Formats: sequence, structure tokens, C-alpha cells
Amino acid sequence: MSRILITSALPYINGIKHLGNLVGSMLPADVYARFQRAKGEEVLFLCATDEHGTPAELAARAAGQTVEQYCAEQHEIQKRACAEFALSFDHFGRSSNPQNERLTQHFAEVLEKNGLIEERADRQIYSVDDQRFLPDRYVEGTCPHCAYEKARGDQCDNCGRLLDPIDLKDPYSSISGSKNIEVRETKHLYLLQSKLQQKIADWVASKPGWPQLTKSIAGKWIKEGLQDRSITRDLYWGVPVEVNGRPRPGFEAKVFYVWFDAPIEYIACTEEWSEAAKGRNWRSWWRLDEGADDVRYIQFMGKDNVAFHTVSFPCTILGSGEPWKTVDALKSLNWLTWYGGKFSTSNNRGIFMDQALEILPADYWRWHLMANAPESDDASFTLEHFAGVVNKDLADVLGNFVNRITRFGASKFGEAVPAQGAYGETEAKLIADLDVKIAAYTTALEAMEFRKAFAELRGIWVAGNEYLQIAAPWTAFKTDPDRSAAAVRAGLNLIALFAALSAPVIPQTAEKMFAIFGLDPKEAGKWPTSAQAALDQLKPGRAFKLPEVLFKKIEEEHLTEWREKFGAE
RNA sequence: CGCGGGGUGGAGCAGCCCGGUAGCUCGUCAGGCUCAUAACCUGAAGGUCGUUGGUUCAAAUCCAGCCCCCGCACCCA
Repeated sequence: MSRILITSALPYINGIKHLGNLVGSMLPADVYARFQRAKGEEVLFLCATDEHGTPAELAARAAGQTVEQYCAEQHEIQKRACAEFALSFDHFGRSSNPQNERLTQHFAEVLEKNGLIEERADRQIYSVDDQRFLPDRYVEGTCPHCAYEKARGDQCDNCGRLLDPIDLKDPYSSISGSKNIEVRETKHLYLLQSKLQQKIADWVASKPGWPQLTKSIAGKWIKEGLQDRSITRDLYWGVPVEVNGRPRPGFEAKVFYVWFDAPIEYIACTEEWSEAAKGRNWRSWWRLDEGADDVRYIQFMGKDNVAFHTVSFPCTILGSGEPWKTVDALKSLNWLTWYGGKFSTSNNRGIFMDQALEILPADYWRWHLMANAPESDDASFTLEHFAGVVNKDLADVLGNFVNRITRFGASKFGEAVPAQGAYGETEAKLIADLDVKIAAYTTALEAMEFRKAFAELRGIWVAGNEYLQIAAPWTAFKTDPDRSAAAVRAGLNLIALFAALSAPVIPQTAEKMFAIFGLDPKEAGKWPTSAQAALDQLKPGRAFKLPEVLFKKIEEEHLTEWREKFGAE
């Protein structure tokens, strides 16, 4: 048994996440965590809300709440949505918790001690009426190039040019609309990443087996040369900038930049988890000098996050000079698009986690998202494709398999596993076939190649249907009831096998499948290694209950309704 | 302009890294079966792999140019 630390990229606090966010990090991480647990590994699976920054402040204001209230509320909402999606976090933390505050300040302190932090002066736009410095995109004005009147401080949407907000004519705050704008000088702390160039390059080079996407993104940043970056912001909501427990002079109204403290929450979250129960030691997961050297650490994230996890966060950790655990394997996913366009939280485009569950149970979504995960390229989510996949894979192939064999068995031999008959050549071929397929499936999951893995799993389900077609217990029953009974016994055992194999991706359904036989998911859910053993798992005579239909089909009328509801084109 | 990803039968993808006459799922058509959620099983039709040129006995797979799509780049997250 080994120890595996798994983290998912932290969902930002401003509102419930859409399906693209879900499949980008949290869901694949969950599938992988469940798989590793089933194999008997000691898994610590963590996630948290990323709460600091301007958007949280603005969203809170829009909601008429203090940012503390807003975040507390949104955290609970996201936590519940994740639970309903059966995301099996061992802990779901908050980047605004004191553990993270302490740790963030600790890292800043040691980085400064190591000569990697310095103060620099910047000129930024200040909105007097908003009483705040404005991030570039919150400043609008007239474009100095094309005279477009609603150019943003970062870029003009009309002529496409990149802008410096200081160059805008007649600038105003897009938060309040106020034109009372000044350019003020302000001090910030800079993390001298340029000094860590070699260290990071060596570190990345020491990581073999990173996926193509990951390597190319990290390689690009390193090749271009690491830039020093500002790690503080003029904001209220964040980790205060302190020195020796007191506000740093000149930084009283500043906090650490959200991207500096957010990844540190991976560690702080472990501390939160550790404090939540006795006998847990977070340091043994993170400190190489306190036992973490046997930990395998795997991070899941969308491609937008890769640079931060391969370069920025490692700068923080390696720059500290302290023996912290760094990531071993990193799975990055591309975007899921909504009919080819962007899922958008701000424009409310696409389907969000809570809405999805109002329509269908989690497993429908989990299966479709994982079996069609955006691994090699961006993938387009459409309701039509979703319906097709659900109907075919879940209802017709798996659901119908469970239904047909239980109903046939019950009608001919009663609601118990028949004892008569012996397995023969047909079963031997099935077992040989399954062994190959299970091995391929396991390998793909281990490699985090999810599309491939679930194509294999689907193939395993199909093998069940093929077997029934060949064994044809309904025909055999007329001439050789014992043969028929053996086939039913094999078919029923396949249900338990399929449940164990499917549990990482469709856990709620797997539980229903185990429940047919009154099996304990913990015990029966152990990762199958031998098809032979699996087909003898259910003892003859064991009672079973006729299950409800596992998956309902999505009808055209549902689609029509949902297209309307979600504004699908 | 720069960077990253992509362009393979009607749709969605794999193959390309380690070149040898194209694979999977859906859809379509035909057949089988009748236990089952009009489901399952089998078979068939359909592509020469964006484009131009090059390397090679041989290229979807290597090289060069071009075209098109998506994303990123500052900021935000």
C-alpha cells in the first residue's frame, strides 16, 4: 500500500461551478481517488474554495453582503453541490481559513529571508469614489488608438489592441462608473522568480512522464524566462501582509495576491483536515523530513492553471528552501465548451452543477463528462450528445444488462442465485476476455487516460451482453435448465463485477447494483483482479432483489425542454 | 505579431512520438435473437486522413510553406 495525495484545482468562490469546471479538475480527481481507494491505497483527496480577490469583493457587494458572509455562504453552497455530485473529498477547505493565512505569511517570510522578495513601486489607476485601486479590466475609457469609447484598460474590444490603462482617455471605473480617477504610486512586494529560473527548470526536467500539454505549457514559460511578479494587491479581502506578526509598513491596506495564497491552501487544507480529527498528521503528507517521502502527489487542473502549478507555485515552495513535497504527476484537461462556445459564469451560459442535478442524478453527468473528457483537445458539450451517450451507454448497455439478467433469472429460478449447473467453455472464454479487458481498463485508469479507460469499461459492459447472447439461457432453459442456471449465475455475478469496476465513475449506481445482492460496497467494491474469482463471488442461493431501472432514457421532449431552459443553440 | 491545441467516413474521437495501404463510439442499412428500458447480438455501406510541395521503396504518420478553427497572451481567475 502506498500513500497518494490528490488535489483538485480550487474552485473560485464566486458562484456555483459549471460542468466545464467540474470536468476540468474536481471530477477526474474524484474518479482517480475512488479508483486508488478501491485498489487499497491510502488516499488523501483534498479540495477547497479559493476565496480571495477582487471578484469575490465585487460579488459580495452585488449580493449586498460583507465579503466574509458572502464567502461563508458560497462555500457552503459549493460544498453541498460537490457532495451531491458524489465528489469524495476527504476535506473541503477554505483558502480564507487561518491555517492558510499563517502558512502564506510563513512562505512570504522565508522567501524574503532568502532574498527572493523585494518592494517595488508601481503606478496604478485609483478610483477615489470606489476607494480602491482598479485592476486593469475594471477601468474603461476611450481607446487612444481608435477612439472607441468603451475600451477596457487591458484591451480595446473594438480595435483589439493591448492597452495600458494609464493611456486611456476619459477613464472611468467600470465598478461604479465614477470618473474621479487618479494615477497613484503604490508599493508592492515582488517575488523574484527570475532568480529561480534554473531551479525551476531543473525541477521540471526531473519530472518525467508529464503529459504533453503540461510539458509544453511549463516549457514555454521557462523558455521565455521567468518574470518577477507582484504578489500583493491593494485590496481588503485577502491574507494581510505582515512582518513579525505586525502589518508591514506601507502595506497596511494591502493583501497577498490571491494567486500567491491559493495554492498554499493545498497545504493549509491538509492542516485543516488534520485538525478535524485525532490521529491525523498533515506534516507527514507534506514535509519530506517528516515522512512525506513515500507520498505520491497528483494534481488535477484545467489547462489555464498549469503554468501556476508547474512554475509559480513551485517557485514559492522551492524558493522557501524548506523540504516541502512537490507534485509528482499532474493531469491537465482542456476546456469543455458549451455548443462550441464558452461556458461562462458571468454570462450564465451553460449548465451549472446545481441545475444539472435538478434534471438528472449525478451519475448521468459523471459518466458522460468522464467518458468524453476534454483530454486531447477542447470538447464540445451538447445536450444532444449527452442524451445519446446516456441512452446508449448507461440505459441500453449497462442498465438493460442488469435488468434483463435479473428479470430472466427471477422468473425462471426465483430471486436467488441459482446453484445448478457448472461453468463451461462459454464462461471460460468470457473470463479470458474479461481478464484482458479489465487489465486494459486498469492500466488506462492508472495512467489517468479517462476517455480510453471508459471506452474500455463500456467494452466490458458490452462483453456482458455478448455473453448473454451466446449463452442464451432463455433457449438453454428449454432443453438444459442446469446450463441455463449456470449462465444466470454468471450473469448475476457480472453485475457485482461491473459495479466494482464502475464505482469510480458512477458510484451511486454502483451502490444500487451492490444493493441488489445486499453486498457491502466497501467489501465488494475492492478492485477486481481476477474475472474467475469475480464470477464465483456470489454464493449459490444468495437472495437478490429485482432492481428498479438503473437509468431512464432521455426523451426528445426532455431535450426540447432543456434546450429552452439552458438556451442551447 | 507571439505561444499552445486542433483540422481523419454524416457527428464525436483514436491512430501520428517508434513511417508500411485507416480504427472506435454514435448514426444509417441489412440480418439474428426474443430474457430485457422497441433493448441486445452479428454483418454491411460510407473516409485516402485541411492544403501545397519535399524526404522515402513506402506517409494520416517525418520535413517545409500555406489556409482554416479554438484557446492563451495584459488583467482577472
